[in-house]
Amino acid sequence: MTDELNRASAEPETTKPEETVPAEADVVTVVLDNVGGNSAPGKVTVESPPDWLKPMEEDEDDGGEGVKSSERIARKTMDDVPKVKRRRGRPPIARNVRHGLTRVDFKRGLHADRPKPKTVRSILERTRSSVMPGTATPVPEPTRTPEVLPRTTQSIFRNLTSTSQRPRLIPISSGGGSSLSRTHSNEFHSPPRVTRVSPLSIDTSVTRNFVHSPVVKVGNVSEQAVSATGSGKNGSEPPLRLWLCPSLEPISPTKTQDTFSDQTVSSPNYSETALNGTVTPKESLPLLSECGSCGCPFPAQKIGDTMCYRCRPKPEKKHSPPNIVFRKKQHPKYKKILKEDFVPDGDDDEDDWAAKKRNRRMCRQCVACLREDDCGKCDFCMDKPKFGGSNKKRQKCRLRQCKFQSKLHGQRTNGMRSPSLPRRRRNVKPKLKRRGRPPRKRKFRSNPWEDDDEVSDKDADDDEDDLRHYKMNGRKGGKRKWNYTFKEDEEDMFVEAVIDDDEPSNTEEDPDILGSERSVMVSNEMYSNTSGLSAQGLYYNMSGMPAAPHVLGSVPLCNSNPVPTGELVGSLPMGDDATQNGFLQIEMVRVGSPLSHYTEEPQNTEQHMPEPQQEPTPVITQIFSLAGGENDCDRDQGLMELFTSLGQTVLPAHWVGVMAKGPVLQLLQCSKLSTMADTVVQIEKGFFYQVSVQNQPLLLMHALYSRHPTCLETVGDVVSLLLDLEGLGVCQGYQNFDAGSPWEPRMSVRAALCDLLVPKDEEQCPKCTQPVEG
DNA sequence: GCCAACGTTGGC
DNA sequence: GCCAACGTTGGC
Repeated sequence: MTDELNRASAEPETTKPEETVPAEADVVTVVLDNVGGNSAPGKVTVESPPDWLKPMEEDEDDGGEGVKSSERIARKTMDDVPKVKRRRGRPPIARNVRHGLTRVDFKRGLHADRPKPKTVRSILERTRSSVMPGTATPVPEPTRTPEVLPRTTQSIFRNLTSTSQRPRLIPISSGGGSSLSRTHSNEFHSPPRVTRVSPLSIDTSVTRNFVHSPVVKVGNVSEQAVSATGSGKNGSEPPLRLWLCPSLEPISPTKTQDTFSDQTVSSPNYSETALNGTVTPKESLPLLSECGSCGCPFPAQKIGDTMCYRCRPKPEKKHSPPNIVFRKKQHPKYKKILKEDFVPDGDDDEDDWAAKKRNRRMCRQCVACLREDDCGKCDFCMDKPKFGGSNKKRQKCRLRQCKFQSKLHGQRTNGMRSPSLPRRRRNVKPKLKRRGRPPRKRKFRSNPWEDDDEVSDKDADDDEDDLRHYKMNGRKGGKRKWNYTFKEDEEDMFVEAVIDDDEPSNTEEDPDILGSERSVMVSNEMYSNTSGLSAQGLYYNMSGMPAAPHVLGSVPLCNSNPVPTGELVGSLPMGDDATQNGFLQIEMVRVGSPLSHYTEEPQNTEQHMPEPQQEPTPVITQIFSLAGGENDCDRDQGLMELFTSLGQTVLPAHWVGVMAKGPVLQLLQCSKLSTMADTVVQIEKGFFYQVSVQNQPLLLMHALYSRHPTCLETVGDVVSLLLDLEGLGVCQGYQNFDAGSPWEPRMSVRAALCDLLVPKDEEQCPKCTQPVEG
């Protein structure tokens, strides 16, 4: 980079290829040489150079006169130093930068490293000898010296000032025009102004070119400039610069010019600096017209674009949005910011980019990012050679995947979780790796659950978790994403529905978050009952949950019993969503077999997995829709009141009241252990009620009805009915031997008029005891 | 759209 | 040269 920078800086100056080439150190030396020796330059300079040099030369002259190299050097170095900072194009590698800086002895104003100077000198000498040996050009170069320095941005600024000086010089030089090359170089001096940007290099000639160069050049500018400078400093170079500069300037110039009155301000600065920094900016404007070293007064900026170039450059940067170049420069700023997080710096955009790229997947703050060690258990770890893997996946340990930035997380939480566990992909080629547990549960898969792919462990790592979490993700109506998590406790299994607004992974993954989220937990037992429910939504009362006020009445419905068995656990903060609709919508929640399915998941914690009790019957399968509809036209005042009352009452164990569309107040036995597990009491408008068992209506002729009022208008009536039900059981029907093959399971059948419910001590109703065939 | 596989790159 | 792991690609 340093080289590039140097080159870049040099470029503007490049008009004098060789001369410009010299780095600061070179410049210094050159200056000395010039001062001390070449009268020729002096001659030249006298006319053109003087103008040129005035700003710069003044110093130089001083140095020359004083001939105190140290002083000169110091001055130059001063100039140089600033220049050093300028960054253009791509910043040199940090190393280079360092070197550049290290080279400079700020105290003395000298470069520790002389290597370049030597080269520079040689170059300069060459140029002198070959081109205009004595020409003042060498002096201007000192200005160039800044080029060397460009390393730091600050230097850039300084350079700017210096550049301002240069500009003047340039014009003069051009006037001197002993050699075109010089003029260019002089022009380059103007670049000094430009120093920040390449534009400085631009000269009048440049201005001419402006038009075309802009876009293309922009891209090329920095780079080419570098190359150019590096390569040679021949007449060819000037064009490059011009070319380059134009690109930069063109935009600004034209644009800036118009607007520039403002910009002129900036330009003034240059002029000022040029003048020695003494000139006031605005005053400088007029002065600046002189700056036109290009030949035009600085004010000309407005008028004369030529002048403007110099001046323009700065303004352009500001104004010209279009130019990429500007952006580049600015990038550094951004870089800095970014770098804070990432890499120190000293690098170019590219470096930054690389760094960014590299860090794209890490927030560096989350637990995962902070984790240093691989778990050695996840699939990615297993894939690693160090863990005996084949290195096909080549991914970071699951536990180290950033929770926020990682693709894995981002993709789908599912991915995350499952990942750790090999995908259940069915036919996935069994990779050796999978120590994990083979996917079993397929059988269950037959269930609707199957589709829900996403099952995953919450955090595989957490061995702590006693609970196993199985999650499912689902999207509802495109709105919110619900994540269903099955938690298995030693005793209970729960289904947790989490509303995932959009935070894909986060919620899922962070248990904490989950905790905070509004969630509804329901024991699977609860579901067992639901079989009787119609598929439609239900307004479900969960104990502990404040029922949606509007719907339910502001009374928190409780099942009364603080959940004896814990069937329902409503940990529902009724947050936003819930509140909005008044109810949580739980849709398509099916419980039962799923547990088994998910058992797979527990990746690492497998051992923990207590065999999920296989339930003879798929426990759950229901669709609960807490709410949904807000208003419910369906709502019936009386039912609602009853519903509310029920919520405040202690119902027989595990009975829960639910409001469903219809409106229908449903009473469910949530305990699968209850003989009434499959029984549902539905109370409709007018409090007429009906009992259904396993989705079949209890015939009105059933004795149960006779024992209770036709309408269940009060809580007492309801409770009475429920208690009565608790004394009953479901008729087991009779075995149908008709069916054929011996190996087929014998199916129980009910008589057409089966009572469905029979006293607990009886297995069958009379009708099933003596079934009437046909 | 997801995922396995792998080329590639930065860091050491 | 090795390792880690990011980003991309093709298959499904």
